[in-house]
Amino acid sequence: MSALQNRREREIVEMRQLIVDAAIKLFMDEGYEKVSIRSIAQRIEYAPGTIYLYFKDRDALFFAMHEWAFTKLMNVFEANLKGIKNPIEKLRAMSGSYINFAFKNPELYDLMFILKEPMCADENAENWECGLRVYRILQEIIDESLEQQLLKGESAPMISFMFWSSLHGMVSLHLRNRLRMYDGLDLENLINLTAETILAQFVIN
Amino acid sequence: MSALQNRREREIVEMRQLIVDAAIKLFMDEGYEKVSIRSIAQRIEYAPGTIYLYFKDRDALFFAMHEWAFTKLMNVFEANLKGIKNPIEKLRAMSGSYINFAFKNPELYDLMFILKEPMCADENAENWECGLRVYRILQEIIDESLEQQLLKGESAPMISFMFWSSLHGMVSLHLRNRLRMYDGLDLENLINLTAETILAQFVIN
DNA sequence: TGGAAATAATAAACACTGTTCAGTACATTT
DNA sequence: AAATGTACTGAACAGTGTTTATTATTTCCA
Repeated sequence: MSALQNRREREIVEMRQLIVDAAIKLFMDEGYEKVSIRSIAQRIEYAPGTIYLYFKDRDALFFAMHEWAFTKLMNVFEANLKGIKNPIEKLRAMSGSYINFAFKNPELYDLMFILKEPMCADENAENWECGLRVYRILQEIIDESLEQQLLKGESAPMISFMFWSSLHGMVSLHLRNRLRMYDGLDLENLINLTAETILAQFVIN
Repeated sequence: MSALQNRREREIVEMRQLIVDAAIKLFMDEGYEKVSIRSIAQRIEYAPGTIYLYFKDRDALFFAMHEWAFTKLMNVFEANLKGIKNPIEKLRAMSGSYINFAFKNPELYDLMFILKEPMCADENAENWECGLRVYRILQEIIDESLEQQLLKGESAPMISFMFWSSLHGMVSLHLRNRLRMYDGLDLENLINLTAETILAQFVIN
């Protein structure tokens, strides 16, 4: 490979990152509706067509944004789980981090778990490594808990699914404004308490 | 009120229903993306602008569609809970119906619990009676269960929240294609089993 | 019953959207 | 210096939600 090809390859990565960064900034600052190819292009001072030289379509760009968001959640987990030995405590820390992340970054949560766009990028039908990496952390903690007989149940995949789905259910109903019957309550607190209530039923004392 | 005003009032209701029916048919047959003001207008053979004489905007129309979907779910519940006396059995029947409804009518589920549009219709900020009605059924069953000491816990609202969120979490992750790690599995079955696993932990034998 | 007032419906326009593609202008190579 | 290759552009296409002046119809009242 020539030096030029090498440099060009770097430039492509940089350009893709420039686009993704601009899109995420727009997304977090102004919201989903304001993220258009034209608004992104304007922000990075390129013509709209240029974006299509680096991403197949809008969905592929959203997939890249969604990958970026996953690494951010990953960092939060790593920071908050560091040093915790007891797997049940790890589970608690993970729940709290997950819920807090969703409340602090509702748009990113949307991108990762609710929006259709990222999962329509067919070029990435296989490449869902980012989501799997986060999932694997959860499953390993559940595995550990089962091995040490700290948790009821047998199937680690099912228990992982259960905990994750519960958290996602509560968070996403809130983000989509479907919890009006709990208006006036501190929802982040309610969600944390409810998560703890579920966990408590599965913990072996 | 004059006879004309009376008739006109009926006509408005009928026209609104005509629009909502066309929109839902389009939505269920061709999917979310194909539901545009113009495509609805074409289906009912009116000009696009006419729709705005009956709905403030697109979101208000989606709210009406979302109300229609709720009455449909309501009917399913009434049919499937009829005759069941034991509140725990009622809970089981409700879970199964909810999950089955979501798998049979993914678009309607989207409308009711995932899409942003219906909850942006500010004219209906108060009017969320349809959602509340379904929620009340769940809460009454939980109340009953607690009174008869068939279920652990104290707070009926929290337990209702927990069960509902768990179901929604599992269903919506599936509908949004976020469960690729469970590819190959029968997801409706997995969700039913998981729901049963959660319930089992809270039932007092 | 005929003319005036009211109003339901329309078509066109506005400002957007994602996406494509012929053409330009610049960088690299020979 | 001329020829090649290509990153980028910007206009165009087909669509979107929404508004509004105009038309066509219906209702009302003299």
